[in-house]
Amino acid sequence: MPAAKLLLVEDDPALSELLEFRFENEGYDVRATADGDEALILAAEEVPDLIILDWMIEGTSGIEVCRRLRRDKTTAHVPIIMLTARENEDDRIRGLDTGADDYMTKPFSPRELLARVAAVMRRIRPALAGETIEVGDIRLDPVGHKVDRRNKALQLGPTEYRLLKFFMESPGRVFSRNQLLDGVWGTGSDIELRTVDVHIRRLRKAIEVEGTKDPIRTVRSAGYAMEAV
Amino acid sequence: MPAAKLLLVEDDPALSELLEFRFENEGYDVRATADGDEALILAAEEVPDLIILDWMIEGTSGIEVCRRLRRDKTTAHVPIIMLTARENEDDRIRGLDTGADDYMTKPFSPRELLARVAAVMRRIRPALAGETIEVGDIRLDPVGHKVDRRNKALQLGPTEYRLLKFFMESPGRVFSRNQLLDGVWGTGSDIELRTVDVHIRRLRKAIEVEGTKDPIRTVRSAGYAMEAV
DNA sequence: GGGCAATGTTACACCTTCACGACAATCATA
DNA sequence: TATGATTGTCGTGAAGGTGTAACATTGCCC
Repeated sequence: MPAAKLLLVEDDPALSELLEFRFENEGYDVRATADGDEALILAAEEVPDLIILDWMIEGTSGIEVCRRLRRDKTTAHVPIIMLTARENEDDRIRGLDTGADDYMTKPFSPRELLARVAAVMRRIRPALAGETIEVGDIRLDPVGHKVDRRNKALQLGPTEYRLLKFFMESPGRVFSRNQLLDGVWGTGSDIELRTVDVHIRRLRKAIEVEGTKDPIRTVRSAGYAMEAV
Repeated sequence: MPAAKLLLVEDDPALSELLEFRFENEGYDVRATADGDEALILAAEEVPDLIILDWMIEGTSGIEVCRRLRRDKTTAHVPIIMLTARENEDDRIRGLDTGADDYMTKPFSPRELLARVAAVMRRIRPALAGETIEVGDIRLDPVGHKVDRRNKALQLGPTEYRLLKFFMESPGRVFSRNQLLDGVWGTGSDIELRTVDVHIRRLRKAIEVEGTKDPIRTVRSAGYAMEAV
């Protein structure tokens, strides 16, 4: 099960360890580093779902890390929560200017940080927050890996499940085959474009229930989308 | 039910007594002391489930107590809520850096402290020590380390027991093999992923009772989950 | 309707994942 | 120390999932 990936950039070992523990306890997949340059490398290696970034860190400064993350296309969209020391208002202003989504001033309660992270997750990708998604008459429970339609349990293979989940996270949106390959199979997968068609077909068959319509729309020469039926 | 154990470290006798009363009233098992060194001894004697720690106490200072608790392996994981005087922001910074989980500034309402303690308890121990858990027809008594199904006592090995308990604390939830290793074997255990399969099989066999269905669901390429059958 | 490109469908060989049995090492206990 | 229970690892085979090509069908533009 793909847990939400967090990148924690904090150079106080005690705080870093505490937060890492708390977040892992909540089911997040956490990577931590104290160094700005290493943070950029980690973010490039495996794009996280959210970044928690301390402003005062060794190596490249927080503000610079933030700027570079925003410049790189693969990480430009990743939400950033920054941690600023005390009431340094200048930092906050520059931080938000640079592209941070939210900030917390030290000292903060870990509980509050957890809450904000959860809020961001719900906003960005509901499934990552463990919430069941509903599109039309189809319901997907990411925690239990279960899908049902009209209260009838569906049986999906792993790829079919991932594909359906990907669609349900952005209902109505059209995805090209390349976008689907990136999102479902992972960036850098070396797979024939047409293979997507086959999995679409398999998914369609798997979510077929007596008396329902096919929720997957083919958009000719563009890709596929899922509609609320 | 064997109550959750609280350690209260507070040197204002009036406040200490008030809190002790309130918490005992809520069913907690409270130990109180006004002295930092004694707190460390008490914590070592019997590891509490949560520590409420005033920052300004006699003997060893709050910050030092916190640090030592975190250093000792047996108490490193115990959540700490610290009580600080309103004005002293530096303390809060150092406190959270040192490893406290949460803080409350004096004066605070006892009701709010109770709420936070309850929240921490729910997070740390979903099946609070003593509460027998029931999932479907399986009943687990954590005090007596006993498990039965349809009133028939089951015989489990230690690992099978921990694994079952882990599942029963979050019924329906799918866990990856890595999550199971972390949760059941402990973080940093150096064990083959596939070993989990074997223990799943042993657990399945151990909880097999004539005329019942297997409550453990295999989720291909994701992990395992336990269902209420 | 003809021609063309895009998509639907099927079949199949290949690969991954999991259940199961066996076994040696370790631990607990008498 | 001896005995039995427990534990971690490996190999094997079966079940199921995956990617690809080949062929059928559909939609579109003229």
